[in-house]
Amino acid sequence: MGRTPCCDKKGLKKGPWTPEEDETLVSYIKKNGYGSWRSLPKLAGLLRCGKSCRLRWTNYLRPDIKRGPFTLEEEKLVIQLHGILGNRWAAIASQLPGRTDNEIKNLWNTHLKKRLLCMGLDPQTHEPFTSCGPTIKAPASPATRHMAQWESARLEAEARLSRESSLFNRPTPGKTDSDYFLRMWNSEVGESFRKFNQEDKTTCQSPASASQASSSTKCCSFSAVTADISPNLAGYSTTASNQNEDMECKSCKSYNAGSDSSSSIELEDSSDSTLQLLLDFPINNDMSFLEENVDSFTTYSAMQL
DNA sequence: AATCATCACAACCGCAACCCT
DNA sequence: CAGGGTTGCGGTTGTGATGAT
Repeated sequence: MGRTPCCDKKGLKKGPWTPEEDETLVSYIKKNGYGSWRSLPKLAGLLRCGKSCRLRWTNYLRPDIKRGPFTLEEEKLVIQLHGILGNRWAAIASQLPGRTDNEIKNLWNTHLKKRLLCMGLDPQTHEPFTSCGPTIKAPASPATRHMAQWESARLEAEARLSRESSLFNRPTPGKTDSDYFLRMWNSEVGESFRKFNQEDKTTCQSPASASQASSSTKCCSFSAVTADISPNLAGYSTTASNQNEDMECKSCKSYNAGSDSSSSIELEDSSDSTLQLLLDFPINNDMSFLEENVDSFTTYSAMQL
C-alpha cells in the first residue's frame, strides 16, 4: 500500500545486529564519518539499509551513549520535559546527555506512563483523571503559558544546536530554526518578553504564604519524583493514597524497590503546575532571569485565582 | 519442569520535514 | 518554484528474558 519499504531490496539483512556488523559499522564511521547514510552500508560493506545503520549508530553504537538504568534525576527530568514538550522524544533526549530518544520513549512507555496512570494521572496532560476522564483545568496564567511557549521553543532550538554541533563529519547546514530562535530572542519580541518579566517583578508583591502548605505522602513513592515536578501531581498522589493505601501497582512497586528515600516528602500547594514545572527546571544559560522571577510569577499565578 | 503471561528494549515502518537540483 | 531524494522522528512491533502458576 502506497510507499515501498526502504529495506525491501533483496539481499538486505533485517533484524538484530551481529557483533561483526557492529564492528564493521563502528570502524567505518570512526574512519570515514557518516556523510550519507544512504551510501554508507555499501561503502562499509554491510548488507543493511542506510536507515538501519543510522538507527543502530544513534541508538546503540555511538560512543557517547550512556548505558544502564535511568537515575531518579533523569526520570524526573523526563517527566518534567514531557510535561512541556509532550511526545517529542528527540527534544527530550537532547536534554539528557548520553540518552537516546528511543531509550526515553521506551522508558516512558514501559515505566513512567504506567506510573502516572497508576496514580490516576493522565500521561498526556499530567493532570488528574476524574471519573469522567481527565479534569478540565482552568487555563494556566498568561505568564505561564508565555513562559511555556518560550521554553518549548528554547529547548527545540537547543536540541537542534546540539545536533548540529555533534555532526562532526557533516557540512554545516544553512540557516536553521535555532538561528531563527536566537534572532527572535534578541529581537523586539524577545525584548518585550524580557520586559514583561521585569515589569511583573516590580509590580508584584512578595510571594504569598499560600505556598507553605505541606503534607507527607505514603502512596507510590513515585510521588517523590512528581512532587519535585509538580505540587499538583504530588498533592494528587497523596489524595490517591488516602483512598487506597494498600493499592500499589507493579510499576510503582518496582520503582519503590529502587528508591527508599522518599517515604515522606514536603509538598507545596500551587494552582499552577506548569509554572512550578518551569521554575523547577534546571536553567543555566541566559534564561536564568526566569529564576529571578520565581517570586513574582508565583504571586502572579496566585492573583489569577 | 513445563507452560503461559508479562516485561523490556532493539529494531522496523511510514510520515513529514528538509535539502538539493 | 517544483519535484525527487534523504534524513529525522514518533509510533509500533518482534523477540528474548524473566516471573508466575
